[in-house]
Amino acid sequence: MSDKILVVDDEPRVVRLVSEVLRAVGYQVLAAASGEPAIKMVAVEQPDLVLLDILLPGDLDGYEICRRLREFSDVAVIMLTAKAQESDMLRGFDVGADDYLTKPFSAKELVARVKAVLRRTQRPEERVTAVFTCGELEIDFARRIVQVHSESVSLTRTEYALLHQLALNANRVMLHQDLLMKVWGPEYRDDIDYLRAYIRYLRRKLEPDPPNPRYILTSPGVGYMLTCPEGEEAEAAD
Amino acid sequence: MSDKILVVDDEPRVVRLVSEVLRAVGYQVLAAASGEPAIKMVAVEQPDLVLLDILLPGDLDGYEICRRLREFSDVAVIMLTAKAQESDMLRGFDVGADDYLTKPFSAKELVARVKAVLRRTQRPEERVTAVFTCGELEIDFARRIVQVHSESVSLTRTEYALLHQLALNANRVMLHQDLLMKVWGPEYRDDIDYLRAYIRYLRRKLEPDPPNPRYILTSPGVGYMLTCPEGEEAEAAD
DNA sequence: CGTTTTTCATGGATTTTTCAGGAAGTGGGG
DNA sequence: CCCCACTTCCTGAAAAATCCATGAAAAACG
Repeated sequence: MSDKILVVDDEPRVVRLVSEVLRAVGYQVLAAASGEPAIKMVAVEQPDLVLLDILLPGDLDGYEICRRLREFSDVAVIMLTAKAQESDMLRGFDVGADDYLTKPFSAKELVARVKAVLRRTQRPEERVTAVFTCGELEIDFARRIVQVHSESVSLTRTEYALLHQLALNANRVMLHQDLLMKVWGPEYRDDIDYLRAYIRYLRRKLEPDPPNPRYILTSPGVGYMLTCPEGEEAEAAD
Repeated sequence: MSDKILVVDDEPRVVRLVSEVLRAVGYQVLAAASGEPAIKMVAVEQPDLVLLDILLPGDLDGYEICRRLREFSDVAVIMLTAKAQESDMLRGFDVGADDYLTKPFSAKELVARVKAVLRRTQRPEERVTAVFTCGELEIDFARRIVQVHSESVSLTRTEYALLHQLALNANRVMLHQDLLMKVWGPEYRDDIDYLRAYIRYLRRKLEPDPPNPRYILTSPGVGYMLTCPEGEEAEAAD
C-alpha cells in the first residue's frame, strides 16, 4: 500500500503536520502550495488522492481546482478547510469532492477518511468491453464498430440496428415480425420488404459469399438467424 | 438516477423522514428496522447504498451489520448515528463504512454525501489521462491546451467542450444526442445544426485536410467519433 | 467592435423505401 | 410424373427521403 497523496495547502505548518501523519501510516506524500502547481502535479504524478485546502493564494481556490481536476482526472479529492458552513461543504461536494473535512480534525479521523475514500477508489474494476465475436465477425457494441477479418466495415444506421438485434439473439431464429418491430417500429410489423432489403445489404457487406450466407441464415417462412460456431460470444445486455 | 438505497433504523420517524428526502431527489428507498432483515435485504434486493444506524434492537448493532455485509457485498455504507465520539466514528470506518454522519444532520448534507459516495461507487468509467495524444493531435486536459504538430491551436469554449467530449470517448461513436446534451444541455438534444457547425469549426482548426477528416469521423445518421490509431492515447510523464 | 454563437439555405452524396423480375420450393390435380 | 397456381425468397434498380458539408449572415456576447 504505497498510495500517493498530494497535499495542497499554503501553510507550511499544516503541510508538514499532515505529511508526517500520512507518511507514518505508509503513504507517499507530495505537496503543493497553490492551484497551478497542484493541477500540474496531478497531471504529472497522478496521485491517488488529493487533500485540498480551500483558501489558497492565486487565482484558483480549492473549489475551482477541484472542478478543473474533474475535467481530466478521476482522482479522489478530500476538501480540507476551516470553513465549517454547510453551504461551503455542499459546494465542495458539488464540484466533485469525495469528502469534506473541517479543521481542526484529528490525525486519526484524517487517516480513517483517507483510507475509506482510497478503499473505494482503488477497488479493482473489471471493464467489460462488450464485444461480440462470431468467427471472423466482430461487433463492438460500445464503440458501434463492426469488423470482418479485422477490417472495419461501415454500416448505416438501419444496417447496424438490424445486425445488433440479430447479434443479441445469436443462434436463435428471430421472426420477421420481431425484427421489423424492433428495428423499424411496431407499425412496420408486416413490411417484410424492408427486412429483405437490409438482410441483403448486410450479407453484401459481411458475408464472404453473399449468395451462400454463413452468418445470417434464412429460416424460410419464419425469420433470420445469426449463427455462431460455438458458444463463443461475449455479450452485452440491452 | 434510480439508485436503490436501504435505510436501516428502528425509529419510524427517522426512516420516514430520510426516505422522503431521498425519494424527493429520485432515489428508490427500502427500509429495515433491525439487523437480520437488513442483511437479508442487501442480499436479495442488492441496493446501491445502505444508510445504517448504529444503535439497533436485536443482537446486531450497526458495526456488526457492516462487518457482515462486507463479507459478501461491496455495497456502499454510510453510518448514521447520534454517537459523536471520535472513537465511534473510527470504529465505523474500521468495519468498512464509506462515510459517517452524526445526527442531527441536514437533508442537504445527507443528499450531498449520498451522491458523493454513489458517484465513487458506481462510476468506474474509463480512465482519463492528463494528456491525450492522437497522432499529431495533443490535448492537455489539465491546462486546456490543444496542439497540432506541436503548434498551439486556440479553441473557443464550445469548441473545447465538444472536443473534450469526443476525446473522453475516443475510438467510440458518440451519438448526436449524447454530444448535444453534454455540450449544450439536455434541452438541445435535437438541435443538430449546432453540432454540425462546431464539428466544422473543429475540423477547420485541427484537420490537415478538413474535407477528408482524419481525426473527427462522421457516422452518418448516428454521430461522430474521434479516432486514434491505436490504444495510443495515454501519456503523462513519470 | 471583434469574437463567438446561433440560424438558415443549398447542392450533392448517402441512405431508405419501393417495385418488379426471376429462381426455388410446395402441394394439388391431372 | 408433370403441370400449374401459390408462396417465399433473392436480386437489381430506381424513386424518395434523409443527411451532411459548406457558405454565409444574423444575433448575442464581451
